[in-house]
Amino acid sequence: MEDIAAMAGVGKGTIYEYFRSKDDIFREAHKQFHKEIDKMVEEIIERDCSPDEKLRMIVKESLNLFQKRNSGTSIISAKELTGIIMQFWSEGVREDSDKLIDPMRLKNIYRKYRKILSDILDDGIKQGIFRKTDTRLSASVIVAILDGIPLQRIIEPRVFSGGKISEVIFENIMTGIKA
Amino acid sequence: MEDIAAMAGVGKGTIYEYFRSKDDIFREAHKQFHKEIDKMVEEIIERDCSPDEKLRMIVKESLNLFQKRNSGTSIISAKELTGIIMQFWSEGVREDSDKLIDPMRLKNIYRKYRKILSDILDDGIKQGIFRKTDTRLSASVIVAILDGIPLQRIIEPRVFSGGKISEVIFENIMTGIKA
Amino acid sequence: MEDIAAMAGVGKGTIYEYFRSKDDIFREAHKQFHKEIDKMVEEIIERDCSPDEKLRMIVKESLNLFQKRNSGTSIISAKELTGIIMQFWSEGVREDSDKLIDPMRLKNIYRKYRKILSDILDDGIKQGIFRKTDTRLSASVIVAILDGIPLQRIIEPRVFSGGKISEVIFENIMTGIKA
Amino acid sequence: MEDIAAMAGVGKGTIYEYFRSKDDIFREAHKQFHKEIDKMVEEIIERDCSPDEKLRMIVKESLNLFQKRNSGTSIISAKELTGIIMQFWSEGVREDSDKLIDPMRLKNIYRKYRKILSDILDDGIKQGIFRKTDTRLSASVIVAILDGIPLQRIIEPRVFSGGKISEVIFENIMTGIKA
DNA sequence: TATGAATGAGTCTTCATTCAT
DNA sequence: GATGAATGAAGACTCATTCAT
Repeated sequence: MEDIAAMAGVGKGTIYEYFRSKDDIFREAHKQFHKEIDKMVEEIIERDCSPDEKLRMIVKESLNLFQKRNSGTSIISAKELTGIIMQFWSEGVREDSDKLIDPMRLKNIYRKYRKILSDILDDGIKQGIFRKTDTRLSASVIVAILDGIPLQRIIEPRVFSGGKISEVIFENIMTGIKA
Repeated sequence: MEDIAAMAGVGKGTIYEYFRSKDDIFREAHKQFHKEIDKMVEEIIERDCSPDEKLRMIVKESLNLFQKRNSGTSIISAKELTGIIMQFWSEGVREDSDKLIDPMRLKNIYRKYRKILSDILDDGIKQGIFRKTDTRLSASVIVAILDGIPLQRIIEPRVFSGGKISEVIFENIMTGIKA
Repeated sequence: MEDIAAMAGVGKGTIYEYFRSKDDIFREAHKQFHKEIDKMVEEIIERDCSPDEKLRMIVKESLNLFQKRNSGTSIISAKELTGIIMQFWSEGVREDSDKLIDPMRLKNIYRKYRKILSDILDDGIKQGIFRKTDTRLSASVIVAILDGIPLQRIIEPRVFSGGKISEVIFENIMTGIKA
Repeated sequence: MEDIAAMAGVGKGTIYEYFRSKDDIFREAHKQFHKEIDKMVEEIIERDCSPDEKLRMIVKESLNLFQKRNSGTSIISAKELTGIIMQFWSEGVREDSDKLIDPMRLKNIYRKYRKILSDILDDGIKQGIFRKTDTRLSASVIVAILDGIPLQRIIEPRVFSGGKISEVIFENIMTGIKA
């Protein structure tokens, strides 16, 4: 709490004027992070463009969200952010009595993302752009990729250097690897 | 430590006969978990079967590893295991001076898995089973899926119920979603 | 630490606002004790009086320092203080890697006291008050007496009761026992 | 206890076959140390020589006792021994309920040494070798010197190097510093 | 409203002691 | 008799939280 207060440039006690507890800060940060994602995703799905284009944009911007913290104003690095998000997951999954994050929250968040993606996929199938698959599970796979890639990128940034990672990922999702 | 001792059915002090510190337990658990994965993967790549078959087996068994803890002897649930693994990631990514997990360890682990998968992919391309792609990045995408799916499964097990999830994931990886 | 906190009338954690560790308290107490001695000694050597008079005063006040803790405000007894000082010695002499007290500190402290006393002796010799001796070793013997007497006094106060102990000791130092 | 067992070349549990507790070892070591002194002192007072000669021998051998541990067979250094003896003192002086060393023991020990020395002094006075003093307090001063010098010697051995320290100390005790 | 000194519950770790072999 | 694996009481220290100013 002392570190947080110092970073925020306020006194230790002041934090408690705005947050009930440290856990509350954690929860609020979690909410904030997903608000950013939501804003980004909504902005994309409202665009007037093809389903595959929407998918490409979501892949691209999702990966950017984990990264762009390097900006001048931000006080935490991409590495730190990824670590925090993993703690979000780790805590959201705990079975303790004193759950830091409401499991229902996480459940709803992932339902929403899957729904958004499966809607795009369904739309694409209707338009003949995507082939018929279990869109719900395919959406899950896409979400998994968007969760899993940032982890690897933090561990070894070089592998994912160059601006076209998201393009390759998108292509992979699109065409699979089959000959 | 008191809880761990109680679970292990020993006294608090006894743990320190076998582990230097709490962090040491954490590290050892990490090592143990990856030893299991390694054993599984190695067993598969040595089999005499086609690259796509190997890929299918790895996908299947990886997802099983996160799950099978429900067995009678195990004292932790799949949920708990997943939470712990996320802590592994979370800790492995930290920049603190007192790193719980050596970042190089995580780096090497992920390198190894990517190498194993890209070798399979290269082999498949040579055999004309897979189409030519950036096998390194494709391997990354597969790893991401195998990391990301268990998280979602913990949060909402029903979506992934039924024994054929891994088949669908495998199929997704193979053919993509393009029409 | 709990006991110390209770004696100080504060909470356990409060101590750590003022001292880094328990060892730090120990070191600080050591410093404080010698600061008191230093003050006393300096006050005496600056006085305008003969070397033998200075010596008498130092003997008298040194023995008082170990004793006067019985005053109303003090929370530790002379007995406890002596025990603590012996721990100072005991610790200062240890060869462990984690020295509680810097051996150099003790060395400098004793050098200083010997120097002060041998200066007084040298001065007295020059004035013809003291006979020519190895003043450095004689100073050591005086220091030894001032260290050793308090120990015996704690163990058996009666032997040293009466206000004139220091006078007798001073006389012993001065004239020895020879006929 | 593990260290002690290792030094003794026995198992940890074996110690408890011979000592009730760690404190018991401490007490026994204390007893042992003073048995050595006693033996030395008795051997000297039974000699057929003058009181001043006896005093000289006691001074010499007392200082040797703290030092001679450097011998090949001994497992502890002079430094360590001095530290331990200070702990003896420190503990013997404590007022805690669980006194490690019986205060009466220390009291008797010091009484005995003072008695032995004052007897020698009384004898010397009778023989006209020593001048008339308060022999009890003079004995105390001699004991103080024999306690205090080893401490200084540990802290700074060089000051006391050369074999004739005890001679100088003896001379100091005998003739004092007065001109 | 903002603060940070004070707090003590909680945590890891040590180590003297026990006891089954 | 000898052993050392097991033990848990005790202890130093941390840190989220409170509250008087």
